[in-house]
Amino acid sequence: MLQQQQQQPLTGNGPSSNGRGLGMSGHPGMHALNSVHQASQHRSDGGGGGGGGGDSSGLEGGTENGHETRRDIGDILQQIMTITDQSLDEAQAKKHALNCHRMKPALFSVLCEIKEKTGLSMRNAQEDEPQDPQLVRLDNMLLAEGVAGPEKGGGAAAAVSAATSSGGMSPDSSLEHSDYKSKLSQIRSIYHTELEKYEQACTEFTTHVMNLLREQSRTRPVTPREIERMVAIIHRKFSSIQTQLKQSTCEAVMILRSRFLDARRKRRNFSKQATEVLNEYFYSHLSNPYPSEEAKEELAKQCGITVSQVSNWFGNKRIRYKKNIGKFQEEANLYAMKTALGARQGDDSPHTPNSTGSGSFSLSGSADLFLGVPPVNGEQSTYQMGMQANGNWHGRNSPPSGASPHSDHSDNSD
DNA sequence: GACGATGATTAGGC
DNA sequence: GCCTAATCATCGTC
Repeated sequence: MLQQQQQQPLTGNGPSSNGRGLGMSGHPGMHALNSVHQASQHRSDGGGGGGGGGDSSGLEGGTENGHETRRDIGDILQQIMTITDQSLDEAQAKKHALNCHRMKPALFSVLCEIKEKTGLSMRNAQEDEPQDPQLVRLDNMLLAEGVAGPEKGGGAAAAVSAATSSGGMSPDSSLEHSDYKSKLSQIRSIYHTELEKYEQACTEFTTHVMNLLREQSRTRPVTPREIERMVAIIHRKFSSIQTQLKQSTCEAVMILRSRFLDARRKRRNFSKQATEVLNEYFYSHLSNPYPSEEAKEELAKQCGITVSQVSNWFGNKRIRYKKNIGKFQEEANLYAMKTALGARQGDDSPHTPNSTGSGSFSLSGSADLFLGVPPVNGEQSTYQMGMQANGNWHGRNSPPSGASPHSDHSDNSD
């Protein structure tokens, strides 16, 4: 591509040996060339002339006639066009002569102008493209994940907090957090190293090309705008490579994240003590096992789990209890006796949630527990189990949100 | 590995 | 937003 452009000014107008250089009068640029001639005349008049080779002697007169002028320009163009057909030494000498020609700057600027008008203007419209939306998305994601931008643990912290707030995080999963963070840090490190490499390579290559173009600008028209355009092309190419890097990084982060979230999904049984606390509350409020928000918080605190885990537990417990009351009978008895014993001793069980300060709930009354004591004959009464015959819990056809356990006790009295 | 227990998730109802 | 019910997925025991 570069080569093509390098050759374009010399060969683009047709074979240099067929004399078409003179035929350029039909070319739109010839009007410009004529004006150049006039400009050069102006300059030579003011500059005192002289210094020109024999070729330019005819121009000294300046105002004599346009015919001679045209022939002079034609000669120069002819020389330029045939320069490639000559031997290296000849061409070198001719090049030097042309470079020293007093019309060279004017001719050069006109060639630049022609090139600008014919070539670049057509391409510019296509090149002004907006920023790639995909790249924007990737950038945003990398920023959100804490891979790009300043390192402050954003992504990792976000993922961890998201996981924690959803209620699945146990204290011993901190190992997973650090693992996640260290892996994310690795990804970040690799990403930045590669990005730096790309940027360095891009800068080096851009500098190289710019130097090359500047060098060539002595022998062919290379406008600053063309150099800019070339730099933009290089940047676009490198940008596409960077996009690939960003895409790969995003994929790596997504995989890491999904693994982390999968790990979070892993079920861990609650501690024995936690289950005891939850069961005690459940069986002591068997007529209305719907802990209020405060009660849930208190239970969560005591069990070392989250409120949503408490909710899940009670949800599961209610369903499973209702589905198979017989199976839970023994468990109910156990907790009934346990709590009844504690109540009789007037002493709070170590596992019993108390109501100190928060006023959340109390197990001082064991009325519900006795509802759970099975009949001697082994049959069970849904009423006794705290449930109505229709399968709903006693006094709770439609569970109100935020029902207080305290109100349970008023229900229990019946 | 089979199986029951159990915590988490999801859909649908209110 | 909380609930039930069904289901999934894992744990623990045999």
